[in-house]
Amino acid sequence: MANPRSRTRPARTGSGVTLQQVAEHAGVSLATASRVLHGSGTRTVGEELRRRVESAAEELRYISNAPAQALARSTSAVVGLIVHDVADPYFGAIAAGAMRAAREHRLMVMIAATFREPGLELEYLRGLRAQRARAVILAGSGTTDAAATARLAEEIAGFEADGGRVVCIGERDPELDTVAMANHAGGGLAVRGLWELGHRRIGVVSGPEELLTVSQRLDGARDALRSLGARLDPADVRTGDFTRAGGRAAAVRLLTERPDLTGVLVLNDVMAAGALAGLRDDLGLSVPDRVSVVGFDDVPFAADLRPSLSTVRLPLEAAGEAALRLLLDPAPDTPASPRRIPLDADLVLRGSTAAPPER
Amino acid sequence: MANPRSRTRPARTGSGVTLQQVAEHAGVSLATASRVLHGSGTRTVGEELRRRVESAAEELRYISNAPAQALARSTSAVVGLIVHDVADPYFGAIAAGAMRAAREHRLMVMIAATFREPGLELEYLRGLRAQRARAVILAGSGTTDAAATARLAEEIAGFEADGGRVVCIGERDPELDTVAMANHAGGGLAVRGLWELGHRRIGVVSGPEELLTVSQRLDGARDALRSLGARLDPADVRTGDFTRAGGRAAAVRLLTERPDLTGVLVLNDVMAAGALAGLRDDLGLSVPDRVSVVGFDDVPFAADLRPSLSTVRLPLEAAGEAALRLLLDPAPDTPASPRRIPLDADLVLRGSTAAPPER
DNA sequence: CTGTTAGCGCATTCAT
DNA sequence: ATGAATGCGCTAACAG
Repeated sequence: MANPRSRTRPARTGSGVTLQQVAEHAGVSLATASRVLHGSGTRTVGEELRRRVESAAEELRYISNAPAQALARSTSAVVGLIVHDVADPYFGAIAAGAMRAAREHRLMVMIAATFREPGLELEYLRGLRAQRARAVILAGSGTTDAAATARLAEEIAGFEADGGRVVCIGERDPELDTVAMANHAGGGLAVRGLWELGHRRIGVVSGPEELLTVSQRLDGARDALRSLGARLDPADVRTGDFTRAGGRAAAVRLLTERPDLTGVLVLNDVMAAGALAGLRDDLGLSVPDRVSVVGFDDVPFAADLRPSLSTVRLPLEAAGEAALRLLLDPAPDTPASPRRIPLDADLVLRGSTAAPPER
Repeated sequence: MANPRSRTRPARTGSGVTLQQVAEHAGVSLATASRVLHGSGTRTVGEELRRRVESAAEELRYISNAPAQALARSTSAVVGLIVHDVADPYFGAIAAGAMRAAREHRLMVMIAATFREPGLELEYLRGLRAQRARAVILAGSGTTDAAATARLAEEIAGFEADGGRVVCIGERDPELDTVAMANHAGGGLAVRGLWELGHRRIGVVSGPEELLTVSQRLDGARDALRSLGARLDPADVRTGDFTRAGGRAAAVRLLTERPDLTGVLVLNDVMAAGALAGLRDDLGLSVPDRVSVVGFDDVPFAADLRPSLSTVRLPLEAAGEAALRLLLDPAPDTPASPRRIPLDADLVLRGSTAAPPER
């Protein structure tokens, strides 16, 4: 594995060395060198030449030129991953899963963060098209903005027409391959969990209404409540940004204006962390004695909050992996029906939930 | 598969449209089309032609071919970012900062996670070289493994010889441009903070010894103690993985074997979260009444732990931004001295620290 | 099994 | 200001 430091010779650094040079150095043709170094499958090169090429490449410190390869074979080894925010643990987990799978397939991942700026998703998708990414994972939630959605759909169609593959994490467009997160079911699980603990006055701290993820989770909660013979009063729902600060503010408003609530479902864990802080520090309400709180996602730090956060667990890393696998799997030669990988949600009850206070 | 020319009609979708086609559609030469669409600086194209090319591109839904451009101009618009783990909030924050800056410069970010597997860093650096990334940010900590370090240095040298730029986040190699994190100083700040609160028996929950980041932080703590007239007994230090579980196990061992300790410095927040859990759940030791705990990094969830975590704050996002800026800044035509951007650390005292218990 | 040849899509001199 | 001609490094037929 060590390298024979036989320096002081012609060939300088591994710099700008081309396949052509490797071929010459090995005394073979360009084609042969290409076959042994990048040969796809058919290893039809004699033992002797193969060896010569390999050592020549090693000696010259040859490094293949991916852009050139991409140009020649019109397909690259890079996949794109578009998220809202890498610093958000939800996306961090998804990215980790996708990257782990990417590594197995020796793919490079080009990542783009929209920082929740609408329009940036489209821009990055174009950028990824320009890079000739082989596929793209749309990890962020879809939107109810029809115009934006239409433009994005058009861009996606173009990308697919070019042979690019696209998969979404979370329902977004029924036409697209998607790794379906149990958002609706999860919302229901949370509500039922609270209900079973005895809660009858349940409220929701929601995220931006235009996010599909949000509306799915909210609908799940609403439907569950209805099936339980109750209903979700719009006044028992408060909206905030999908951030810690947003969760804190919304939770404080909710409990201030609807003090009879005993159970609160917060639509994601990051917001829940803020909600816990707000209830405790701003309102002095004890969780879970006075109010029970259920989060959503089960990000890594959820169990470390105090009280530890009861939450709806989503298999985030698995989602990332599944998405990447979907990207590579059986070629879509069967453009028949878009594929869909449904992932389950579980309710994890921890310290932030308990029976409602006596009254 | 793909059929060149002899297309019956002007290509339909935005698919496979080439600059050549745009040029023809606009009735100009390839060169002119290139100048208006990708023209770097010199905008020497007549108003009329410019307009024609632009609308042709728009009409045909032209999307430039980055690999082809990279090949032709032998430089790309992608920068690489190598981290240990994207799901770790420390790297998440750095990545967010880098990506924000990348966006400003219209750069695409290719990200790679080594998942702390030694050797993978080298492999990914090669991959990034193959992609002809314009620059690479090495965000993970360096190692004391001399062999690995040497091989990496060689690879870096090759990359730079090819015109690639490299910057490290955290000291690693004095020859390289680096965004210096105040690891040593931070370790000192933490110890002094504890000392000032009255602690005289201070221990450390450390990370893998081979990580430079770890040894720097540890040295900082050790030096501060010494300057305070005390010393860090090796027996007061326990090592664990740079993970929550690692922190928990190490903290439990430390306090079990050294029960007289009243203050503990945990070398990163993720480990600290585990330490807090271990002290509380495994040993039943109250923080901060019985033991004070100080973490390192100040990741987003640090303030949400209970007790909220006192920690050494590092400007993570700023580091990511600084690294990316360093990559682009004044060309290194002055290979004189590698540049170094020092970033400060602050001690943030929260709920996990207090005066030591009376005795 | 190995060498020849013709592009892939675009940036760039070099003329005009 | 604009066009024609070259070549970037590599893959993929297509011969031998």
